[in-house]
Amino acid sequence: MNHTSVRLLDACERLLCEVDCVDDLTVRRLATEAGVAPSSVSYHFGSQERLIVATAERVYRRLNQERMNLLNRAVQKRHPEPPDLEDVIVALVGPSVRWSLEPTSRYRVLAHFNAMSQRSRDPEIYRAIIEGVEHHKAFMVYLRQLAPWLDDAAIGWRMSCALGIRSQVTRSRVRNEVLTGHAIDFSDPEVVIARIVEVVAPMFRRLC
Amino acid sequence: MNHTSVRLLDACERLLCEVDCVDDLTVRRLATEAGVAPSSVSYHFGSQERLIVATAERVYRRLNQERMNLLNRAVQKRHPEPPDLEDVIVALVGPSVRWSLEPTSRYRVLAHFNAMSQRSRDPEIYRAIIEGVEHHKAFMVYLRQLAPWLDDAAIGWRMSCALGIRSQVTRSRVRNEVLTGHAIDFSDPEVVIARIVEVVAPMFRRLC
DNA sequence: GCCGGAATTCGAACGGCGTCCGAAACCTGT
DNA sequence: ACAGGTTTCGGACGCCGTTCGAATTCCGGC
Repeated sequence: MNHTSVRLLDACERLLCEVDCVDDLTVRRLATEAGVAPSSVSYHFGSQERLIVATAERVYRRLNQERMNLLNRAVQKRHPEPPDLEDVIVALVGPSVRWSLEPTSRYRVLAHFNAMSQRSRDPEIYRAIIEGVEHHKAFMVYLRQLAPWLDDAAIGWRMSCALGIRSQVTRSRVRNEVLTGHAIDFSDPEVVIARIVEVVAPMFRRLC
Repeated sequence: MNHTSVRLLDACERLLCEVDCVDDLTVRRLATEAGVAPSSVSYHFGSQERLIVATAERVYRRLNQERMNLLNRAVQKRHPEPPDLEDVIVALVGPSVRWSLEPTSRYRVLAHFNAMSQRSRDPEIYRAIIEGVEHHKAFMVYLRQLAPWLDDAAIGWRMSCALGIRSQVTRSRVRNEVLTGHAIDFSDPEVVIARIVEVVAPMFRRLC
């Protein structure tokens, strides 16, 4: 990978964390930060948008790595028994929640990426990442063990629900605070994660 | 309200449903569609962004009206007993789900609005709508009756979760289809609503 | 060690964007 | 009929992402 490409990726990652609005990330500002010419963005990545996607992809890899580490640790803890349901849910939603509340994390890159993917002229650019659910399959294996009375569709649906709830806390913090009358501390990741487990875990428990 | 303002709101609502990306809605195209000068947008609304917000506000009023109608009907059905939990959940999430899957609805206006609110230079413009939860209070009254063992924070938190799940199906349909192995028909609103009720209703039922 | 073609870098230029601004047109109360 | 405020208009401005041709750098084969 080219020297200039790396400089651009690094500059893009840094700037995406600084700006409030992705429109404030102009190709000229990017070029200045990276110490290269503005046209280098188009030359190396095709467009500014693709550079941002490539940047987000790099960050996603780290986030998913953290998820997999937590999942593997949960599995080893109980092996050869199935892992604890709570640990699996924490591995799935925990990293996003913690990163989103950690000011020095690179989560803002992913937040901007998500916002962009929803209003792009060319959604194809985002498909690979948005629809990339390979590493979710690892979670499905264990969730199926834990709730064998659910079929695959029901497991996948409940995972979608868990991710939707996760998105709700990472995206709409103020709104959640208003709805709960400020009685829940949404700035504390462990509180939020515990609350998510509280509603998600029963989805995988047998009805009675 | 001014003649030109109304023409702009109508044109904006129409165009927002047509375009795939909100950047395709230019002030010049808007002006042409409305039959007025481009500068009218700034004159009457302050900026193009504020015009879109005003347009979305109008559509939101209709959506929330539909929600309230469904809620009132559910309440009258059982009055003076509390309404059915399922009916309350359907009133809360049903209209969004149905609109998002109905091609001739104005839901795309709200989809674009949500995408914009997440990447704006000036989030203040959106606060009134995003944080406007007054009509949610009406739902809380009945949910509290149905689950008196939950405190207000727990009720609000579960409503947030329900709305998060709702957003997941209106925003990430393809992703959900992949996660569930295409075994759930996410194009049928009644199927989706039933699935949401299936996971949300237990949140308000007593543990056992 | 150098030479020629490919890869890279650069700055200028282009078309399109949202907004601003001064002049014209249009109302409306006297 | 006219004066004053409101509305409408089109042109101008600054900024945007991208394109393009020229200049520079790189590198394998002689």
